[in-house]
Amino acid sequence: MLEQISASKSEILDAAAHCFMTLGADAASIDDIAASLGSTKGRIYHHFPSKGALLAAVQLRAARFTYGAVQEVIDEQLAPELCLHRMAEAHVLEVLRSLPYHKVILQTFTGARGKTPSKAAEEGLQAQVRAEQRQHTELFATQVSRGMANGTFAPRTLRVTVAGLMLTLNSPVFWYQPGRGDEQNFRKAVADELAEMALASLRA
Amino acid sequence: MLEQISASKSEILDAAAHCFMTLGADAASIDDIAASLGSTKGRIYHHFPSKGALLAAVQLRAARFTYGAVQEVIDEQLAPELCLHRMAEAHVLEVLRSLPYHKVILQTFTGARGKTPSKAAEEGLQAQVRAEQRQHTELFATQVSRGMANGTFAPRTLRVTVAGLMLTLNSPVFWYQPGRGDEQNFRKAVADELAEMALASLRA
DNA sequence: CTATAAACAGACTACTGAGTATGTTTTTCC
DNA sequence: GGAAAAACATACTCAGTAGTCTGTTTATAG
Repeated sequence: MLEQISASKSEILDAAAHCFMTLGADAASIDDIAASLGSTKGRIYHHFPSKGALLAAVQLRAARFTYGAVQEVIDEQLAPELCLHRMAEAHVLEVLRSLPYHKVILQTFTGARGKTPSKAAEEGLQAQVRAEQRQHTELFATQVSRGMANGTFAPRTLRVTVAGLMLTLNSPVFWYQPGRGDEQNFRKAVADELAEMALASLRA
Repeated sequence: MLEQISASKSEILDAAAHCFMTLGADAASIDDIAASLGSTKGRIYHHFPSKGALLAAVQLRAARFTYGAVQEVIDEQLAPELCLHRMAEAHVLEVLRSLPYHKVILQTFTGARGKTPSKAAEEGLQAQVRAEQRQHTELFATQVSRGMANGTFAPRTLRVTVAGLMLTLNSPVFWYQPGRGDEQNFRKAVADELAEMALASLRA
């Protein structure tokens, strides 16, 4: 489960995420990633069997980043509204921290199944990625569901509501660009505003 | 401005949007699009100078679809809240109607600038696409701004708020799949729920 | 110190897909 | 009906890239 990742492998994943982000997951070649590491293809293909597997590994890491961050702050004792607020803030902050990874998620979340019959092994990886993503949104869905039954949230279609909620929390992926001064405070402010918006969209 | 589009050209755009949606904008080849038309490359390259230009044309049409639909229902006399609700509903309905086009927008809205120095002519098209998209979101930004000054909406960072708003309204792009019975009613219901959520996320 | 395996580098192959150049058909217009 | 142009089809070129194969270095263990 824990998938011990070597330092070199982790470094490759970072570089891959960065290249996928800047060039696009399709346009970025293995050579590009290798070059950004000061290495060659050999290194990458020694650790990953194919480009698809590398991409899946990046996506998997992205899902686990947010899942871990959110799962840490969950407190079932709290009212759904308060619990969700903490979860939302944690999610946004994590997205801002590991931005490249989540930009990759976006690029491959468009429902565009590639035309290559996908070696079956890769199909399995993609399934695992989707499973862990689903597991993550389920954390939110549970609280939203509680809040609806509770009466604090407006009664709406759960799937539609949660989808909209997650989209709002992931919105920085579209516009956020690091490198402006006062990073830490700005991130806090954004996380707070988005959490507020997300919560407000649910209230009855 | 109106860009008179011939019937054949329009047919190509539809097929391109559909292929880009199902296969991904990068993975879909010109031959794929031609095949889905029962034609060959020749037809496409007769109407469009390059794949980039074709892609840009699809994106441009997507922007104009929503812009036209939203602009029609705007009534400056109305209170910002009511006006925005109408706009939101119109936007969602139009997205559901011309879904393939908007899925393409998504795939290319990830901030992934391709590495090709982009023939300058294409750079211009991309700029125009961004301009018309901006023009469209500006319609919403205006009303949100009015509502904030008004006091009916919570005072927040305008850019962050509007970005989140548009994301919510575009969320069906991620999960909606046509072909279920009772299409018309289902669309109305989705549009209504999303408009409600979007408005609720703004209120003070 | 040596053997063995892991961690790479570098050159090569095979294929895909964008773009072109030219030929062929259909329409348009006088 | 005939010329000119538009609307395609077909066959080709050529650059880029995923994946492979073999060699070379570096760690690791005995």
